[in-house]
Amino acid sequence: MEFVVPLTSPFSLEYTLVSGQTFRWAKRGDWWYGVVGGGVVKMMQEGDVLKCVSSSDALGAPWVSEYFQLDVDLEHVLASISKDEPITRAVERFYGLRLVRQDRWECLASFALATNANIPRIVKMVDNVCARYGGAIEFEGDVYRRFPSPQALAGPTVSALRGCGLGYRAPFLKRVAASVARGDVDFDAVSSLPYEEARRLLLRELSGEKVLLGVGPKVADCVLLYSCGKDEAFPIDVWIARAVARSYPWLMDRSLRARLERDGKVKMAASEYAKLSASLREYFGEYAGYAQQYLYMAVRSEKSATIRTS
DNA sequence: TAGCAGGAAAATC
DNA sequence: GATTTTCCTGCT
Repeated sequence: MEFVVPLTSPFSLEYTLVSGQTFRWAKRGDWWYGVVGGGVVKMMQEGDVLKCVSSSDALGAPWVSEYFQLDVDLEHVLASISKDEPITRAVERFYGLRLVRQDRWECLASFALATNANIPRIVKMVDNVCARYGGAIEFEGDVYRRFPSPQALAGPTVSALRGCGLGYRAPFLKRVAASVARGDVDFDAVSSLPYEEARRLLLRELSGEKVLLGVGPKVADCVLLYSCGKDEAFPIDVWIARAVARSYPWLMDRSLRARLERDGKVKMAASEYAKLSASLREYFGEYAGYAQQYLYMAVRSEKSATIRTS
């Protein structure tokens, strides 16, 4: 179906889709193609209008609005996180970037593959998994593959999954898929609980048993932020850690900062991650996750600018 | 709790 | 081309 979505609040499709939240969108020509919501949708932004073509009626304007969180008053959010110069600059530069609300299972599975990988690599792994285990769907004469169900990924052997180029992540994905397929992960509870409890539930700290192998604090924060509506979640990856060390040194423990400067790496103990994450949430407030996303874009673009000029 | 390995592709030299 | 790095977690 073909439709347009009028934009009544600031939105940048481009910034949102290149900000590393999602792995199943690709730009061809002027259009962004996404395999999302059980189908395929392509869209193009023209000023304050989003032109869309989708494979089914289910992928209509209400779906788009929910996925891109178009009802969120972004100006209010951005005003609330603009606490200082560095974040204000990032907000001005990437104005219109929004957090998406993606499928919870897909988000969990995708980020379980994200350890020790960069974004192009993650995209490739996810593509391989979808190509092999995802259902086919036709759109404008091309065949796309949906993200596989938990059952579809719980079934194959670890070595079969390894064939998708997952490496040591293959058993993680299988275990996570099996947990979700069994119904061990109560996504609705995670979504409805406050951040701290939701995080504990996802990490299975309550039962004391690690069910979701491959899901640590960083991945949990990504899932909470990108799919469970926890806007205060602040995933800390290596880039964000560097940005924080430089722009917000007072929020980071001296010892962690020293290690970061010396090694350029962030091997954070769970307790260190928790502490840093808590101070960032306290500093940026209830929309800390938006601050994280804007800072991430800023530090990444800085990096690519350096590459071009050196 | 601290240290370390992990598979493979991208980034960097 | 070789080497280093990579949106980290689990195990010892």
